[in-house]
Amino acid sequence: MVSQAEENYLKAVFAISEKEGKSATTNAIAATMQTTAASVTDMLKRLADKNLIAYEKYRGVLLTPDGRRIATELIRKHRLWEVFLLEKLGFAWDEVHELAEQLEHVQGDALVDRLDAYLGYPKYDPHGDPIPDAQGRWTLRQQVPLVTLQPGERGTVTGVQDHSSAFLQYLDQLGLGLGVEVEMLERIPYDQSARVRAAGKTELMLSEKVCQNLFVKTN
Amino acid sequence: MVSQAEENYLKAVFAISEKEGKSATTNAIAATMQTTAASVTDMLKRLADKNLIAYEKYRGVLLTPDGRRIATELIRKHRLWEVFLLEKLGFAWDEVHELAEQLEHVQGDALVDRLDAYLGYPKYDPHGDPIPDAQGRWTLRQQVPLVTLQPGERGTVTGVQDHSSAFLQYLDQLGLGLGVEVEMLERIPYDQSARVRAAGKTELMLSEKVCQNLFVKTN
DNA sequence: AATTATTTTTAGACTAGCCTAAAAATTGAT
DNA sequence: ATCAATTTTTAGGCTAGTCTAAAAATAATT
Ligand SMILES: [Mn+2]
Ligand SMILES: [Mn+2]
Ligand SMILES: [Mn+2]
Ligand SMILES: [Mn+2]
Repeated sequence: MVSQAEENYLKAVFAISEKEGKSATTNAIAATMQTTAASVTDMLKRLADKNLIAYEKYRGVLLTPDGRRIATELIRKHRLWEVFLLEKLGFAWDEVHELAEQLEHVQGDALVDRLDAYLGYPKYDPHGDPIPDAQGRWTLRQQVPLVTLQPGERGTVTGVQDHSSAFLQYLDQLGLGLGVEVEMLERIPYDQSARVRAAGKTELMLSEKVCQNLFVKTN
Repeated sequence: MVSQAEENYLKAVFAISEKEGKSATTNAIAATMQTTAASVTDMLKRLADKNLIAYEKYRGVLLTPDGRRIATELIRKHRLWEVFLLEKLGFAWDEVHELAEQLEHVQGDALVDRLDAYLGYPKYDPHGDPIPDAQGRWTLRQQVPLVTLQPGERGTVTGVQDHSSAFLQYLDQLGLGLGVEVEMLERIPYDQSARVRAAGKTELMLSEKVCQNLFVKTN
């Protein structure tokens, strides 16, 4: 049995370490979980006892195969529920994450698989993040931050780096959602902001911060 | 804040006391929750401190208005999720309860109301139990145990008393689901079993136990 | 290399929720 | 009314998970 708290820690370790294959530090986990380093050390011992992480004092941690499987299933559930909340219940993309944080802990293999089928086996969640399949396989995507596009280059919005409500609502306001075509028109050297054409017509001024947090697939 | 454990206790008190308006005893709650009387007493003190129950030592408990509201919302969520699992995900009526026990604890007013709308504001759950509306109002139904029907009388199956998998699966096997028309043909004095016509054609022999656990609305 | 700064772990304490065993209160039976 | 049976509460202890403060280990600087 794995508790909800344990699941959340595994997810945090996955998010931190799986990016680069490097181990997750106590402080990094504490920051992600919004808790203290002492609480993290406590939990790391428990997770190591259960063989869900490889832990050496002062050396950070990595997931074991079991730990990685649990984290992957949790992410799968989280993102499927996000799709459900958006597609079926009509929530906005900035409202689904908090609810999915709760729904991801509901246990039941049949539930996940039936939900997956009901949603049509989606490969990406409302933020463009990939959804692992029932075997834990990921469908990764070629995407780059908008900031890397040269003037004249075009792309399609495929995801966000920042998942905050503030950012997502601002994108809504700008008319920038997943699937929208964008063309880089000009980079302003003074502040690294960008002039961009969206959906073939609207012309927008985007700050460097926005351009760093928006992923596009180049056409 | 009300924990999941507290919510479950309130639901148990509701189930026991709201039936007759009489107070729920420590032992009755312990039996429902499958725990010890000592644990119940512990929790009753906490719930009384939060003004969710009226508790006098050795005298049993009743819900306060706040407690009743929380219990009602929990039942509403539970039964709406059961409808979702059956109608949308295709689970059988004997599979939905366990999952709903988990889903009922997901917090979010908007979630419940959107789910309700998505399901078309159902008034009854897959077992025929009433679903309170957003204002906590119940749509009660005239129904009696099948055992009370006299030979020649007809009715429509509207619910079950026993929610166990064993009973529900047996009903499936007999072709007795919600909405099926039944006619009492004969009561056997020897063992109180009954000969019943189902859906206008099939003739069934039902034990007294089955007849007590099946609710019908007389036509 | 020695010292300082940072990170991590340990020590000790707290709450929620559960348990068993014993004591107290209530109910039922003579 | 008294005694016995039952129900309920209390007492004490356990685990999971959290915290703060202090100690220990590691990393960075001089
Ligand atoms: Mn999310
Ligand atoms: Mn997401
Ligand atoms: Mn149920
Ligand atoms: Mn039900």
